[in-house]
Amino acid sequence: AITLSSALTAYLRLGFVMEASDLFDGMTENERDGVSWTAMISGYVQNGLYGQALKLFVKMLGSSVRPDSFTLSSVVSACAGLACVEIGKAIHAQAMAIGFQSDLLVSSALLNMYAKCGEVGDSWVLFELMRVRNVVSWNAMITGFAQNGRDMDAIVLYEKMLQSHIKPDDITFVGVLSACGHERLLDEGLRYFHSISELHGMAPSPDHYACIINLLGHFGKLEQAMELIMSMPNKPN
RNA sequence: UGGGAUGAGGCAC
Repeated sequence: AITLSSALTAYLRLGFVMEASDLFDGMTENERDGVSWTAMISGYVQNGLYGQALKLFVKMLGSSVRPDSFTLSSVVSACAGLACVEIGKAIHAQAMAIGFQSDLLVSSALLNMYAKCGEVGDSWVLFELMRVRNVVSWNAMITGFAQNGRDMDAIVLYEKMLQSHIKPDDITFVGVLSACGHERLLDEGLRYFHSISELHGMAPSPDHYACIINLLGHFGKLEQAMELIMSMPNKPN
C-alpha cells in the first residue's frame, strides 16, 4: 500500500492526474488507506480539479476509511478553489461535529475558504477563536484581508504578528507588500521590502520585487523600477 | 521522506 501511495503521489506531483486516478481506481479496498485517499483528493486540489476532489471525498465518506485533518483541510481548500461557501459551510459543520473544532490545519483552511468566498469577517471570527496559531494561520488572515481590500487591516495584523513573535515568511511579505500596493503606500512598501533582509535576514523573492516594481511604476518612477530590476540577484521572471 | 492547510504583480477575456 505504501508503494502504491508513493507512486500515486509521484504522479500527482508531476501533474499526471489521469495516471494517478487510474492507479487509484485499480487499488483494492485494502490498499486504499487514509493516506492514499487523501493523496488523491489533495492531488486533485493541487491540480485545480476541485470538483473531482469533492466527488472523491463523498466516495471516501462511503468507504470504511475516515477523513482526518489532512483530508479535511484539502477538501476545504477545494471549496476555496471553487469559491463555494455553501459546501464549505457544510464541511465546516461536519468537521466541528467530528472533533476538529480546534485543529490548526482545518481552521487555517476554513479561514482561507471564507476569505476566498468574500466572507473575511467570518475568517476573522475563526482566527480570533483559534487557540493555536502558526505562520500559516497568520498568513491566511493577512492575505485574506489583502484580497478583500482590507489592506490596512492586513498591515495592522502583520504588525501584531511581529509583536506576537511569530516569524514571518515569504508568503507573509507577499501579503503585506500587495496590501501596500493596493493602497499605493510606496514608502511603507519600501520599508517592509527592506526589512525582509535587514530585519528578518531573508532574501526578497522575485514576487517581493514584483510588488515593489509595481508600486514604483504606479508612481511613475520608472528609472527606479528599472534599477531595481537590474539589481535583482536572481534573473527577473 | 507514502498524504496535508496560507501566495503577488501584469496581460488577455
